[in-house]
Amino acid sequence: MDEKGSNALSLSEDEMDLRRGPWTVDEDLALINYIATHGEGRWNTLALSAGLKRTGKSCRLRWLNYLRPDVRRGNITLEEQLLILELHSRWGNRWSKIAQYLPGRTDNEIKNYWRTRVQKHAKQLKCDVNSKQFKDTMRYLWMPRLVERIQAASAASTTATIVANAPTATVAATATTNNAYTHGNNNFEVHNHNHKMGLSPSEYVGSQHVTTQSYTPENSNTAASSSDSFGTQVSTISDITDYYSVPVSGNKNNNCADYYQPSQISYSDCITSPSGLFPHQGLDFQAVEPNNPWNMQSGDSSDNFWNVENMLFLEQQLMNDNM
DNA sequence: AACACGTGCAACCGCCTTCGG
DNA sequence: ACCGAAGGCGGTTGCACGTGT
Repeated sequence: MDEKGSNALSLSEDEMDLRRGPWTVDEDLALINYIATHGEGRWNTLALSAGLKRTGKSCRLRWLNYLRPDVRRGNITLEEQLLILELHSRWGNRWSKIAQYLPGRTDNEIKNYWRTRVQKHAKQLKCDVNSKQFKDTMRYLWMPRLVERIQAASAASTTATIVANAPTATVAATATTNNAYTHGNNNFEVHNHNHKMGLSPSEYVGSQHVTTQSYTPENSNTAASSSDSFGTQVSTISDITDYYSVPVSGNKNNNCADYYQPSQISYSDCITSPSGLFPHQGLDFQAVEPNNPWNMQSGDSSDNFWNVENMLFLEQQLMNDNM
């Protein structure tokens, strides 16, 4: 029901004195308390019953995007960035669908991320975000570099863990409360070479070591069950890791031999989340690499790096296209 | 210190789909 | 089958905040 429809109660918004704009703490509490008692659904009725002078739609949005206990806040991680890029390349602006694969992230958040970060880079590169050049840049440069960064951070965290656990240091000691996850002896393995991109959201969810955050009922079971079987789970990110390669010297000509394959690791083995996939390690990519040039939240210095390399890549792209 | 500008994000808008009578 | 209510979704806007000058 749109805003007009929500006036069902046949009163105009003025007559109902409906509020707009930012929510107050009292409104938030009223909504939270009401839903805690009565559950979600029937948003217009809910708004009235809860004594909120808001449209049902507004209540729904506030709840889903902000108040829901499993909403994850904070920066989009490298893994999430990679996943967003990958899923967007497949589905376009299907934000809600993409959001299904990022537990705790809302479609609104992902949409905002895309518009503010990704489109910004496209703009800086003076190309359309939907252009072949930009897509290729993402595909052959940006995403592989994200993969590299993730791997690097993973390796760094593993090293840190080894040091922390010395002298008994078996790397497998990283498996704490989370799961049976191990790196072996730093010999990263690709658990799954099938480029299986048709995973269900639950499989995606299950492929991530999310253990410290709240869950929606529909994903909590999956997450819980998968956390014990990490190594055998289909590793979505590893699929992506496996899938993307980095062009050597920025030369792309669709010949696999010209691409360097990143060291093959299980993506799920290195995936993390801001809310603490490796809480015992306190790993935070942005903390580990504050100047990470591929960290799109890291400011102008990253933009410079990004621009130089991508401009070269784009030029190469254009040259190839003209041949 | 004051202003301008850019950025990020919460919230809104309007269209489309689904549901139920 | 039809119709209105409700929900869902993608696009857009407006504002708070940070940064640069």
